[in-house]
Amino acid sequence: MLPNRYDFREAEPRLARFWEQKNVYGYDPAGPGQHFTIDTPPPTVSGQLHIGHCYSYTQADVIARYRRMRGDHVYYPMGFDDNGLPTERFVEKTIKRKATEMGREAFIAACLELTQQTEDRFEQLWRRLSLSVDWRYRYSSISAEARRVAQWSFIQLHQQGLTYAQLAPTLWCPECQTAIAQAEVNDATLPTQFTTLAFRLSDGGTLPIATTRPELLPACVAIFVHPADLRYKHLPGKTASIDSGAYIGAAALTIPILADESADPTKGSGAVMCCTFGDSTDVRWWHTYQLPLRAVIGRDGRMTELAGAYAGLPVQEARQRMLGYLRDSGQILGEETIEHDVGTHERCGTPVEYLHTRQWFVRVLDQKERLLEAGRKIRWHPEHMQIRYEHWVEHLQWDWCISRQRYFGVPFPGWICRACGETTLAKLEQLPIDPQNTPPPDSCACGSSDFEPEPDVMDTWMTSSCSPMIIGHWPDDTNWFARHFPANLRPQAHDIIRTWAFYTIVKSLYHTGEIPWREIMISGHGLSADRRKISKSQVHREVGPMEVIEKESADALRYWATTGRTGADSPLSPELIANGRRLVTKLWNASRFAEGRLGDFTNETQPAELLPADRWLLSRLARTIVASTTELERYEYASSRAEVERFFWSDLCDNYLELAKARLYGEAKQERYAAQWTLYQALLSVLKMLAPHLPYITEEIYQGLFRQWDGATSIHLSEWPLEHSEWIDREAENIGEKILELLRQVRRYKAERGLSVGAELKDLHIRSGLSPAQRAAFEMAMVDLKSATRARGIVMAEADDLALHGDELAIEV
RNA sequence: GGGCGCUUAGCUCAGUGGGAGAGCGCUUCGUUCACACCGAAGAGGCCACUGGUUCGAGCCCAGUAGCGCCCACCA
Repeated sequence: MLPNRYDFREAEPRLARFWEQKNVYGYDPAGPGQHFTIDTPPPTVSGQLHIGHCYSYTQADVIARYRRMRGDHVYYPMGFDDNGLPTERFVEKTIKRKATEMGREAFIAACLELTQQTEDRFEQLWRRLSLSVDWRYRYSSISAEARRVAQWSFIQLHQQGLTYAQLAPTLWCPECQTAIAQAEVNDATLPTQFTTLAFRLSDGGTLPIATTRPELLPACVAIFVHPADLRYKHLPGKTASIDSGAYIGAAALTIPILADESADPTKGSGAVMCCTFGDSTDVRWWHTYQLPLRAVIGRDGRMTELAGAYAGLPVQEARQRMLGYLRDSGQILGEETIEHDVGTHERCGTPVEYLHTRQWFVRVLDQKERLLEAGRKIRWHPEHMQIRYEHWVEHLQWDWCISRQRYFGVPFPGWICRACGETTLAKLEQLPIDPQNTPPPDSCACGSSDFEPEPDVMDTWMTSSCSPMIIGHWPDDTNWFARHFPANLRPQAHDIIRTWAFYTIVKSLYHTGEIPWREIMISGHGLSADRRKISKSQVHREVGPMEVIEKESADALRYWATTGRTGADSPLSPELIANGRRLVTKLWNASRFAEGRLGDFTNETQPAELLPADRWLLSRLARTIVASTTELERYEYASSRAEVERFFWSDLCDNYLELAKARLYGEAKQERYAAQWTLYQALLSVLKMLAPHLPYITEEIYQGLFRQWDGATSIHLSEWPLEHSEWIDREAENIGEKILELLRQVRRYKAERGLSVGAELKDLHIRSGLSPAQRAAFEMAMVDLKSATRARGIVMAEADDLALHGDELAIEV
């Protein structure tokens, strides 16, 4: 017996245990038929999971559950991305100690311990939210298996000539003190001092040059003007100088003036400093014109010895001191404050620099066409998200920098020969290894065996971009790999198209020549109620997902998470969560009613004769099943659910149950059975179609009521409703519409008189323009019409026979 | 500067060529034996703006404006 009230606080944890015990989400690799592999996003272990995570992960889970009910063997593993900068910063913050203070080994040990604990908590939340993951396949990007894959990937790429180490200007975060990739740079608009400096020309004239980075003066190696700029046509080939107060033993530095098309006459004064390095144009000029290197900023973001008097100062302070000197020495022509876009490190917000360092790169710039083509072979949902990928690839300017001067990451599996500088790589059998404590397998090709281990670790994306290969057990289990690669689906959010999606496509293409997944479903962000990204919102940082689940139920939270258009952002909405709870309650109550009326139901065969209301509801149901299924096939989970909700709330509850109530309570066995059977089909189908969204309430009702007839261990292993095109019946829908119209008129009549909906009516006269066949159908529906209208008698009146007496009601249909 | 998305009822949003919709909120009514976490009846929109295509446009095309996101060599 279903109890009067559904207590989610008791039921949800109980059902979660039930699923675990029955291994409901267990993946059977040997199962017959179709398999469906989901390349799950491993969440970054860098703090707590928030509501935004629940938003996108629920969306993927709906698809996983749907595929499972369609009969697929769903391989739905879960990973955690638990190395790299974000994790390091998280650990440093939690244990309140800096990696640099602790030493490499102690810090790594602390990372391993804390990430393990955190991941266990993550898993608990995911289970409570009811992600239908098979947890036996949980992986972590710092695990031995993942390190082995990442290192082997690097070695393979290196052998194919797709990686290279290079001493060159690279994007650098002075706060994190590591190289970073182009994808990790975000723009930030900051107020900046925009200063016009007075350079002295050798003929005694003045050359104005505007800059936002006066502290780079000691690194100024050239001045550029546009070759067609009439103001400066005479200058290329000459020199200019300025006294920055920085140089030891010299009053000023003499700088050559060059001409280049990239100098924009409309910006600043039209003449521009080229410093090593202020921006990527500087880097390009430096390459093109073979300019000298004057590195005035060190790895720690402080000025180097080359900055003379400013050595040791942080960039900002050096800038102020420099400006002070320039003002005092009368070398400033103008100053203003402008809003200025600056590239910053996405992890810490620090403005990035370009530092000349040795880094490893993966080639992407010379492979753009292949990468674009791969993107086009993948089906993107929604489609327009593919454009973001295309633009990112088209606009790439740097090869992928994969080395990081950090601690907690996958080490480069190699050793640098001290004699010749070449790198010797490890062998597959050795992996994973840490070259710090393992010697190289052979001596160097040059004959030397004097090595130093590669000092760096890899960008964490170098590992996570292997996720389809990690879950595909590459390279060791070729059988498994063949069956799980490419994956069917990659679900992920739109902010990491340029990183995770892009890098995964790179890896897949380079290693296998194939796309990593056939389809990609891009989710939006769950935003805080103030429409900000939750990770950045103060308001919702305190509202943890577990808190919401305990207060509102996991089903209700999932309801909110799957309400928007695929790919759209949605602010956290108490109203939608409340709607979810209302739906849960309504499902419960409707099912309790059904339980009471299905006492003698047998589910044996379709009744010989269905009444008009039955045929109408079944036709509506069949259309709802088609619509709901079609929407899910195109990954529009929200409109899929909206179809079902509309059918359930309006057609089934508000209308059909009212019509069929008398029969369901009545004695006439055949009529009752027809209604029971219809109700059974409709409610069971509704529950199944809502099961991917609301796994708890639907399971509770299934176990308590429907399992006795439907027979699956769990609703989540039951069969998705069949499309039943034979139920679609236009004529039945027409009759149904007429019946509903009549019902509406009766309801309005009662509402206008303040009568209760259940108030009895004496006689109901219906005047109709019905065909004989429709009239016959109406006659058949009399029992239901009386039930819903509470009319004692219903008369099908002739055209002009509408005289009324007392509370008789005449209605035209 | 470029791209993408959005702009529909007070709020949140669905609606890709023919009837302008849902939920919440609002008004009025109704304790009917599944459900007051309910039901019924209502009020409320020149579908951002301007042109165009079409027999017909919220929907297609061109442009304008505002908002959001992404990207850009950020002197």
